[in-house]
Amino acid sequence: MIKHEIEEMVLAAVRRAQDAGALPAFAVSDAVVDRPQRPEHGDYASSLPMRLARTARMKPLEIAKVIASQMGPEGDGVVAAVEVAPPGFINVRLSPEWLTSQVDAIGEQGPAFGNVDLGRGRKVQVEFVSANPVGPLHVGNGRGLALGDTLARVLGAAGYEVQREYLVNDAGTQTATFAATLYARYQQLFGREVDIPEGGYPGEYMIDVARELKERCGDGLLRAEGEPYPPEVHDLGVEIMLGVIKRDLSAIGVHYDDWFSERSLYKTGTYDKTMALLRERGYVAEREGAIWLSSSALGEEKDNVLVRSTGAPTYFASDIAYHYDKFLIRGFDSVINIWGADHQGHVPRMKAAISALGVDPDRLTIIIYQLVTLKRGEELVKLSKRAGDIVTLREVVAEVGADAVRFNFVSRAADSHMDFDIELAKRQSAENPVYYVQYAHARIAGILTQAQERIADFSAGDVSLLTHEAELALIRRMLRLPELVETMATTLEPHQLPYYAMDLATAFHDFYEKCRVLTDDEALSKSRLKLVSAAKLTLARALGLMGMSAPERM
RNA sequence: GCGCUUGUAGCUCAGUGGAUAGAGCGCUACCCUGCGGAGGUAGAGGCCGUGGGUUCGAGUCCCGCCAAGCGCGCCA
Repeated sequence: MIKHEIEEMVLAAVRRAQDAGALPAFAVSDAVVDRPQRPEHGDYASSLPMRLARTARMKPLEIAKVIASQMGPEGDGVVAAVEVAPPGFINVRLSPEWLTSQVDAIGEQGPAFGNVDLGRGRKVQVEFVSANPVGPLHVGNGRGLALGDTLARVLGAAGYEVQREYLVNDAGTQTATFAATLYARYQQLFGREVDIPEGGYPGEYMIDVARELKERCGDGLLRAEGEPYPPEVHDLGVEIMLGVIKRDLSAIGVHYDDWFSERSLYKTGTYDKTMALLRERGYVAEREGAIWLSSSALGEEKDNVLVRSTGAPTYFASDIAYHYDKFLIRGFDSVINIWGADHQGHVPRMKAAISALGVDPDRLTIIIYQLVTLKRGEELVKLSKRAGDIVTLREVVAEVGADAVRFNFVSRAADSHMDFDIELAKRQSAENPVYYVQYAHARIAGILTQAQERIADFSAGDVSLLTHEAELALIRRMLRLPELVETMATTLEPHQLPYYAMDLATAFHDFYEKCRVLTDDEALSKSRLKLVSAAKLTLARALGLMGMSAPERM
């Protein structure tokens, strides 16, 4: 990657300067290279001299001059100029020849352009959303979906072996309440006068689930009035609900590699093994009739209950067993859990539990995203399955479109407290920036289709004919993609991707206005066809990393 | 009360300690005999919540204050 090459050049220049006695001897590990905001400052800039000023006891500008003098263009054809600017920047400008040669390089990489080898095949799991199977996905889940799926795609591009997982909470009290509600609705379908249980799920969708249950089983699940529901109500209900969730997921284009049943932890003995390990390592204590994890021995404020005095394990115990499975059975090198901010309190004790298992807690990363505040115009919409007022993800996707929903959610940093105005989203669906990016892709597709009639084969196009400033600007923009993938995979923050896609589309539209691709000049046409093909690839890749379509026509 | 997160343009939000703080939407004025106008050009609009501190340099780091969201269960 060119950025790393520049960094190496700066560091090598520092070492040469030190060998020559022009700089005092000290270790430098970071060249502090970034992309300047203004084009007149070059393609890359290092602010290292300012950082060295104190230790070197020299003026930053002097240091910059010394370093720059050691890294002048050496005929490698990559760097056109190295300039020094006050108060102590080293600005590096890439040569047009090298830039244009990258058009061919991108073309050769094809759909793999943008990939980097940061992960080296390490196994990483991304678990996200994992909403309890007690209702359809709501709009808020969309944020976790967009974040998790995009992150998984980015990590894949960064060379990790990625698995997307959905944990199905089918063992807790929530699905039990769900089943009780479902049984009430089911009985109502047979004319029985039964109330929705206290704390149940009054949403209308439960009637649909009950109808499906009736279709499948007829009256076979009815028990005498007042008797508890048979276990099939729970299991079939969860199954039906999962079907609904999978339908919602496919509407927004998210596919999981694995659906992990919480209940399986108890069937396969993983839960027992986990408790045995915790006991063996001395982190389990019994008191007040319950079994506790000695979290306070691991720096936590207090201990946490693993098994209630009733004998039933807590969600926390389940979750520890679940992570035992992830790390000690399935052997993921690292695990990323994406949780809503309402789970933030759970983070420290989960980390402590990982330590208690003897697993390095750094192998577990928990990303907390702030909850979405839903609005209809000025009016706040309260999301609550219990209250029955839910705005489903599915209905918003149907109104606004999956690509626009994804683009909107991905572009927000996980920490931002975002407002999602349903009215605004609907109104802006036609003016969404996503179409700006897709339009650029479709425009190129149009040009390529038209070119086929005249210039079927442009593989011999000479990229050195690309000398217009707009052409070079477009190439520069394309070259940022691998850098961005690397950054996103390191910080685990994919929200820059939509902004990059916008910038890339802008660079293309600007080129399109200033340079005509298909002209009487066949040689130039061929080289520009190469350029727009590369731009099309890059746009498609950026869109693809966000799980969005790259349409040939719109 | 304690903890986590946030406060940047009218709205929704970007902004890896660096050079003159940006985008989309909205608003104003322009640009179609041209490969797709879902496009382009120009403009208005900012004490970056607030008060201190660290630094050669702070929207960015630290502390106080104000405000908002979330969390502090033998719920999940």
